[in-house]
Amino acid sequence: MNEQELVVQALLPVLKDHLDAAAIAKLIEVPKTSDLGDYAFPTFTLAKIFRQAPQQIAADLAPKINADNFEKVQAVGPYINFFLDKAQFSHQLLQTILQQAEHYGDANLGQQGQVPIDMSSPNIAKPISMGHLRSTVIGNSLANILTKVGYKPVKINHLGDWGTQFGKLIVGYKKWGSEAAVKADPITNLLKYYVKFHQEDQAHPELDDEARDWFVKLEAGDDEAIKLWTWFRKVSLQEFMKIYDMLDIQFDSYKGEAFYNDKMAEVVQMLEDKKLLKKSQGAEIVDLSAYNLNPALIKKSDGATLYITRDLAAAIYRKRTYHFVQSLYVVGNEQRDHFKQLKAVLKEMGFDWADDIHHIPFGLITENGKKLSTRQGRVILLENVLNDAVDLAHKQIDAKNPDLANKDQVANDVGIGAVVFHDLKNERLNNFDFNLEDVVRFEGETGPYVQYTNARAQSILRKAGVDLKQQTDYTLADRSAWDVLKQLAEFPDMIIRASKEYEPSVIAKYALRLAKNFNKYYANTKVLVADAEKPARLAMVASVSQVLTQSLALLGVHAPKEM
RNA sequence: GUCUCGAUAGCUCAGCUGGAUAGAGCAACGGUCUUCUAAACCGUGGGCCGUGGGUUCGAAUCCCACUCGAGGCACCA
Repeated sequence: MNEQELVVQALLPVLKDHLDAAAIAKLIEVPKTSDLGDYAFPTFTLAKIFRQAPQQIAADLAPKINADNFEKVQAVGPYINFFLDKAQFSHQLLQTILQQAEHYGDANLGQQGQVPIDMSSPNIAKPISMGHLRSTVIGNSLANILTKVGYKPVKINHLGDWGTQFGKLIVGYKKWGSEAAVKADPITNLLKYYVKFHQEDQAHPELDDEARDWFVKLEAGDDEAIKLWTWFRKVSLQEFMKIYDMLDIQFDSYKGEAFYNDKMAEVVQMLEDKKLLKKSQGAEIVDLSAYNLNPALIKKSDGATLYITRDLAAAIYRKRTYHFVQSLYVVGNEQRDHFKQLKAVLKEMGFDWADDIHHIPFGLITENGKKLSTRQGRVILLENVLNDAVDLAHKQIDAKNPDLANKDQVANDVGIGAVVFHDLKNERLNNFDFNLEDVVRFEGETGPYVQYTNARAQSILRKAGVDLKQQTDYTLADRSAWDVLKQLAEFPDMIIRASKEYEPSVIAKYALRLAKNFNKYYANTKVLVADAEKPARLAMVASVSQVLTQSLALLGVHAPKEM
């Protein structure tokens, strides 16, 4: 029986004439601070029935409640506060966590259903920016969280490896580039050509015609065009892999836009068969006015297909391939309408699984309040940010723990952990203005703070020299440990909530709160003192480390044992 | 113009399904390393929760209007 149920059962006998168990459960709340108890029952709603002041009702009812299962039951103002039995609670909780270890908090909401996650998806020949980082780390964390609750995620890197920009790129390369330069530093130089193209085409509009011609050649399978495209794609992907390795993120599929080139004709045919296509201003559209949306542009007036056509093909391909129970797209909030359109067209096509498609939007990263633009060369390169963070972590280690073993590994874990955690700690939809100092901060509400807390816990366990598995009694009635214990018990609920809201920040916030409570605890309480509760204290330290490590892992952040 | 998202301390943000004095971190100031790593802990100051209405016993939280900011609004993705 969970703790809240105990409270309901205690209240039921004195309230059964007025409220049933479900109604009582709905009213129960958790007080802000634990000196007001662990659960509280507000008496406001009873005021009308009893025609008495809520304070009076609370004072009258409290003594009538059977408090056997509690430390105490007490009326405070208009509330009846319940205090849990700390000894019993701590014993059960710590035993559970130590037994279940990394499986503590597992759930089976997903029943092994597959969930493709469209994430990261950088564009070939362009650098991975801070914006891609968001999609990448949010997608990766959601994959971890969904796995924890019983789904089978499929991480798909839907590479931007097709489109008119390749025409521009080929023109730029042929005019200003060289094989040697691309080989030496592929992305930097390819980006240079692309940016230069957009500068030059202001004054020389004929460049746009050349670019269009090259893209037409590419689509037609022209040897030179294909050769260049294949080469650009290969060297770009190699560069991307460096970053994914740094982040320790792996994908299950790299099927990008080009993969769907030969799958769009079928989609167009299906739309025609279902009589959904209409001519409008020379283009083929699906009218979505019934959904209060702009029409979906399936074919341009020149006959070429568009973004949404490709995404329709991809959605259908994923349904056929993975038989998904949900299909997620971790893509910026500015594409909200696009995904509404995508779902609407699929609905019109008669696919009821359109409802299982979820756009997971996230806020924009700006610099000085302005949107970044690759075309203008205004980008924040993720690789630089990660390298800066790792360098800074190195300096910290040299200053604070110069004798540490595995310095390089720890510097990586900490530096990259800081960047990833910073991205995940706030609600997805918040915009954030990029500020390097903020991103690589190691103090306060940061990833390294959580990592450090865990390292300290590990340090205590190393020095304890006790085998926790030999132990049977985990009773810890110490008041100062109470907030930590209660919070450890919340972990499973946090995972469920994060999975339902597709919100990694729930886990990040939880980890910060747990770290803070634990820091406070061990700053004031000596763990390694030989007394009756020492084994239980160590069990709690081990549990905290277990849960912090798990939380960080769900976010895709490593937890070094020393730092 | 229209739709979406947002507005809480100097800055960055929490505040779960409305409930007990609105909380953190950073920044500022002041304490704590012969004792489990000071990437930590403790303390001080700082807020008509954008504005105006409404619903409710009770609103930062729900509803309406307005102001301001960001983003989207068919032949880019």
